[in-house]
Formats: sequence, structure tokens, C-alpha cells
Amino acid sequence: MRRTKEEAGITRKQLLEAAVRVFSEKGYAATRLSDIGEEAGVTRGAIYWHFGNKKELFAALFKERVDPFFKFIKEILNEDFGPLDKIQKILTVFFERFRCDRDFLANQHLDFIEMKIRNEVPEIRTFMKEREDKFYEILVDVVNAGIELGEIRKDVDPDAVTSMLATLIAGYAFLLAGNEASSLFKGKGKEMVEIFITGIRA
Amino acid sequence: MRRTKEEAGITRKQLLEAAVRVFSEKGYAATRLSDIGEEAGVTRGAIYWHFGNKKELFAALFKERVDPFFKFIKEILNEDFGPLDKIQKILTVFFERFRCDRDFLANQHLDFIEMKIRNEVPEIRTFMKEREDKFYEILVDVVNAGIELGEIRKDVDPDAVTSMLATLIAGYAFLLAGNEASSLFKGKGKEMVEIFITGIRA
Amino acid sequence: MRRTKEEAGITRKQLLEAAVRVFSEKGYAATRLSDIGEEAGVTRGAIYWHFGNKKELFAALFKERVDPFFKFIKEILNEDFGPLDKIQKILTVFFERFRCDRDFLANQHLDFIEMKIRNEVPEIRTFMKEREDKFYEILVDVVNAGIELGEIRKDVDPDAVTSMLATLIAGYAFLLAGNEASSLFKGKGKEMVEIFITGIRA
Amino acid sequence: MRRTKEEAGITRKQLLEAAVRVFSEKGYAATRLSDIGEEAGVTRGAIYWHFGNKKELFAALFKERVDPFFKFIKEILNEDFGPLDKIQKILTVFFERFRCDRDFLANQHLDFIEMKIRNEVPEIRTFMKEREDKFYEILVDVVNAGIELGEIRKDVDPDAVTSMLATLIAGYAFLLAGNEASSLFKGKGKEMVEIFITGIRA
DNA sequence: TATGAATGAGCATTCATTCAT
DNA sequence: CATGAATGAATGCTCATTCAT
Repeated sequence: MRRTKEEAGITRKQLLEAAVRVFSEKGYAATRLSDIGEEAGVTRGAIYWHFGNKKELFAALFKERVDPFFKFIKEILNEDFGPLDKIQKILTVFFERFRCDRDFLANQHLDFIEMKIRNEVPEIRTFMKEREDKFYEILVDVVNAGIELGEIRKDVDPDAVTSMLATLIAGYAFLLAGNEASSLFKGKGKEMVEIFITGIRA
Repeated sequence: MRRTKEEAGITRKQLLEAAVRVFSEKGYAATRLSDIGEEAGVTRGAIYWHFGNKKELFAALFKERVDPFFKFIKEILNEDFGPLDKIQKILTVFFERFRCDRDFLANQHLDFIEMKIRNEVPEIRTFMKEREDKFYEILVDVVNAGIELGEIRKDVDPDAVTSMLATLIAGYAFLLAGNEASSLFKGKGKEMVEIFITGIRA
Repeated sequence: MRRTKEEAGITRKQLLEAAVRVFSEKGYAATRLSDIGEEAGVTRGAIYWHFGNKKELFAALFKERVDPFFKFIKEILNEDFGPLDKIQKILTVFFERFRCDRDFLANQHLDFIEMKIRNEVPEIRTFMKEREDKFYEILVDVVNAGIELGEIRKDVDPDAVTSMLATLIAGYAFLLAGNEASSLFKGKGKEMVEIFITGIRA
Repeated sequence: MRRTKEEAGITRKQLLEAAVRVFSEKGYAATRLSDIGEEAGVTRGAIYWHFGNKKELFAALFKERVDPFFKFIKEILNEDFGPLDKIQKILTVFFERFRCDRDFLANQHLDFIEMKIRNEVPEIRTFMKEREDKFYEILVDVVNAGIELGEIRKDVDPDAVTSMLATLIAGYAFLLAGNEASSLFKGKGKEMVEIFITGIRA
């Protein structure tokens, strides 16, 4: 039993880390709190102390994980690249990180898989909606800038670009996270980015 | 209670139809057999009579639904189009059908969501592997034909094309099936296809 | 489906034969009607046609099997032996038959195992009570005759002899029917009879 | 709800006590865990906490009950009696205890009734086999000693003696535990022992 | 803080039983 | 006579949750 504040913080962190892994591997419904407890080296009781219940634990995951995620994207967008390079960079970095950072992938996978839960917990819903809306606006601006700068084809629908980004990221995280993916899917992150960029380049 | 063979067939069909809907809406683990039973207008017992258990019911879904799905693709590939048009057609038709045919979407959604289950039931695993492998080979041939005919860029990796197809289809089905999708995702099926095709066209 | 009376009789007989085997192997509660059906080569429905329900099937077993069993004993008792020989013969024949006739053993095993059921079905209860009472009276007479004839010790309690018979038969059937019996139990039917007879001989 | 270790031990003990009673009364298959729970004053959940599942509960019964049982026999065999007296004592004490100690009877009844289960749970199987083998060896030694000392007839097969012991104990426990025993069976423990001893005495 | 013990609602599954054919 | 289809009550088991310690 951890007695100091510091130690309690460690338990909390371990629980969250265990939770992403287990949730993303099994999905929300099939995940047992005991699994998470075991993976974190504590009993289920600790989860209740730190998070209240299963749903809250799941919600906490988002609040803690999504923020750095969006910060990460913002950093890319703030760097001194042209619009097209920004878009390319975002996708490339996503794909790259999916491949290397199992936790990052798990998190994203979770994000897409558990939309149902997200809709059930208003807290998550609002939380995610806000950031995505903001992200959407920034991205559309980037695309429009790209068009104005002549980097992107004039006849490209900015919404198609954001949709394509969302679709590719969702699909990639999905296929990559599935233990044994479809035969069609061979990774090919860089090549796919290239195709996409070629598809919108002026 | 249905007593004739014919009527039993109806019950079976209704169970399967109910099952796609419920499974794809709730996911495998969160689906209760009673939900499916109620939706089909029979008791849980009927499920056991027809399918044996939950897993087998799920497996039966695949065996019955995936076949027409692949037939559908084959038909497109057999038509008298050029390679690029075939690829475009496949994606277009998929996206279109996802939008209009709720059951088709649900089915595909299921397919992607429940890879875990798929891996647990060897029957499904083998079943799917075979068809996907075949599909993959045909597609690669199409891409290579496209390259030779000068319709597709020479420097395009055929595997990148199949991966892109898989990714787009998975992502699209996914985002569309999520009750309240990401802000980034605005549908835009046709536009996305156009970007993709432009990305690989010679 | 059997259509003639004769064929129906065959089904009935097969069901009863299957029933003794399965009941005696698994016990009443653990026996599924489908087991019996399969062993008899028909579906459960046939059981309901012939016997009404599980309990009735079980009851029918007794009525059909116990009669010949008591007849068999009576025959021994009616033969022209001395009292001691009669007692010896009964035990010997029982043990012998237990060893050789698997169905006979199963039947007896059942008889002892399922006293609970017997008590639940008044029909069986009365039925068995009557025969056993009669058997008891005859046996006590035999023992008394033996005492009077000086074949059996005067200080032997006739009830102890009948109890011993019952105990040995029950115990023997029991230990023999248990798949892997106690290490103590090595069969030894004849030897046990000899010990018993020596124990009561004048 | 019991919260301390001590109290948990009480719950466990009560569950075991309830379990012997219910199992031996209804048999393994017909016993519902809720019966045991109710009899012990807890919910079924507590059974799963303490024992894992039904089979394990049953197995636990053996491991906890059989040991004292064999100790009890050993004590008799270690006392300062002659071989014949030891054998007589064992039977006498068994019969006596069966009559007075309902739990002891129930336990023994269980032991004989559920050989099937015993064979299904390897743990129990090995466990019992070992003790019975040891018991058998000791008993055979006692019989041989009796023969050498001239207390027991030279022509008596030691295995017949152990078999008789097993048969009598099994049969007696059986007939006594059956709610309404056979008409033949009138108890008569002491008298039966006397007959047996007379049967083997030199 | 965290654990151990226990609860209870919910779920998959089994199985005797029904009954139209 | 017998089957196939379906029902429904019962039962073992899982798991989120509670709470005294």
C-alpha cells in the first residue's frame, strides 16, 4: 500500500498506463477492472479510490492523453513550413508514431473504437468536440492557405482534405492495431502520404 | 413458434439480421443475446438452436455476409473498365453503399471492429484470410496492369495502393458508423476518391 | 420414424436400455434426455411419446427391471436347498451377475443411488416397498428355518442377516460400479460370501 | 459482510459445512450453489471468492475432510489391541459414528456417491488414491499379523478382508444415508460386526 | 491509500418440456 | 410415432461495485 502523496501519484499513473493498454487491446466492454489492476500491480480497489468507477477511469484516460496529443499537432502546425508540408508532416508523424509508439497507437485506437462510450459520457463528448472543432478550423485554414499560395489545387474541397486526414488516420490506427490485419494492408505509411499529397498538390 | 423448415429458415434469417445490427452497434462483448433475440422476435433459446452459441452466431454472420461482399467486388473487377477506373469504381461504390445501405455499413464495421474475435475463432480467421489473399492478388494485378498501360505512375508501389484502399475503406466505414463522428470527417466520399485517383494517376 | 406397433416397441425397448446405462453412469440429475435419445438413436421427442417425462421414464425403468430381478431371487429361494445354502446362493449369484452382466449392475447401482428420486415418485416408492417387504419376510423365514434346523447359530439376529445381505449387495454394486474403486476393494466376491456364511453358520 | 481475516475464515468454514450437507443430500449435479449459499448465510458470490467454482468447492471438501478421517483410523490402528480387535474396532467405530454423527455420514456418503466427480478432478483422484493405498497396506499387515498370531483363520484371503471392510462401510453408509432405506436393512451394526469377526476368526 | 471480503445484477448456457407437422 | 423448432426456467459464473478495516 502506498502511503505518501507521491506514491499515490505513481499508482495513479500506473493505472492509467495499464488502462490504455488493456482497454485498447480488449475494448471497453471486454475489459475487466481486475485486468487493469493486475497490469498495474494493485487491486481493483485502488481504481475506485483514484477514479470512482470504470467509466470515470475511461474518461480520465481521454483528459490526460488527448491534451498532449493536440499539443503535439499544434507544434507541427506552428512550425515554419508551407501548408502542404504541414499536412504531409502531420500524416507522416502520425503514421510514424503509430508504428513506433505502441501506447500512442493504443490510445488512438481506443479513441476511434469507443465512440459509443464517448457518446455516453457527456464529459468526454464535450471535451473531445471542443478540441476537434478547433483542430478542424486550423486545418481548414491551412488548406485554404495552401490553395491561395498555389501549393494545393484550387478545385480541392478543404473538407475533403480534412476528411481524408481523419479517414487515413482512423483507418491506419485501426488496421495497425488489429493483431492480424487484412492482407490488403501492408503498412506503407510513407508511400500513402506521398499518394495523398500528390493527390492534392497543385 | 415456427414449425416448418421454411419457417425455421425465416427465424434463422431474422436472427442473422438482428445480429449484424446489434453486434455492429454495440460491439461483440457488449451485445447481449437477449437483445438479438428480442430484435428477431424470438427467445434466446432459438439462437442456441440455430447457432449453438454466441461465438458461432458471430462466425455464421461472416460466412453468410462476406461471400456476397466479395462477389460484389469481383463483379466490379470483371467489368470492362481500365485499371484506374476499376480502382476508382471500387472505392466509389463502397463509399456510396456505406452511405445508403445501413446493413452493409454495419457489416463492414463489424468486420473491422472485431478483429480480436476473428482471431479467436479459427474458422473465421481462415475463411477471411483466404478471400482477402485472393482479393489482394487480383488488386495488385490491376495496379500492375495500370502501370503497364501507363494509367498509373510507374513509381507507385502497388502495395501502397492496396493499403490505401484498405485504409480508406476501414476509416470511412469506421467514421461513418460512429454515431457522432469526428469534426474533421465530413463524408466527402467522391472528393476523397478523386484525390486518391489523382494521387496515383500517371 | 417407426410406424408399426412392433417398431414402436423396439424404440421403447431401446430407450429403456439406453436409459439404464446412462442413468447409472451419470446419476439421475446429471443425465440429459438427449444423451438417452442419442444412445437409443432417436430424438428426445420419442421419450416424451413413450414415457411422458424424465421422471416417468425413470419410474418405468424400475417397474420393468425390478420384477424380473425379484423373480430371479424367488427362484433361488424356491429351489431345494437348505436355508444356509439359499443365503449363500443368493449372494453368490448376485456378485457373479454383477461382475458379468453390466446392465444388471447398472440397474442395481441405480436402485441404490437414486433413493431420493424414489422417494419423490410415490409410484416407485410403493412399488419397491411392497416387493422389498415381501422379500424381507421370506428371507427372515429362511433364516429362522436355518436356526431351527441347526444350520445357523441360535444367537444370530435374523435382522442382522438381512441387513448384512442388503449391505453387502449395496456396497458391492457400489464399489464395482465406481469407475475406479477404492484400493481396499479387490472384488473377492466368493471369499466374502464364504466369510459371511462362516460368520453365521452354527 | 465479514471484513476481517478471521471472519472470512468463518464464512469459509460455514460454506464447507453447508456444502457437505447439501452435496450429500442431493448429490453433486442436483446441488445448486444457491442452496449452499443460503444454508451458509451468504450469497453465491462468496463461494466464488473462496473456492473459485463448484468443482473446486467440492474438491476442497475432500482435502479438508478426508485427512481427519484417515487420522481417525490410524489412531485406532495404533492402539494397543490385537489384530482382530483392531478390525472389529474399526468397523464398530465407523458404524457407531455413522449413526451419531450426521456430518460424518454425509461426508462418507459423498465420498462413495461421487466417484465420477472424483475421477473428473485429478486433484481429488490423486489425493484419495494415495491415502487409500496407504490404508490398504496397513490393513493387510494387520490381517497378516492376525493370521500369524493365530487370531484369524489361515485360509482367509487378506484382500477378502479389506474388500469386506470396504463393502460393509460403503453399503452401511449408503443404506443409512438413504432417507428411507430398504426393508431388508435394519441397522444392526454391532450384530453385523459380530458376524464378520466370527467369519474370519481362527 | 489500498486491500480483502462480499454483494448482486446480469449474462451465457443448459435442458426439460411443448407442440405443430 | 417421431421430429424439428422453439420456449423458459433454472443455473453456473463474471464482474462492477461497496465498504469495513
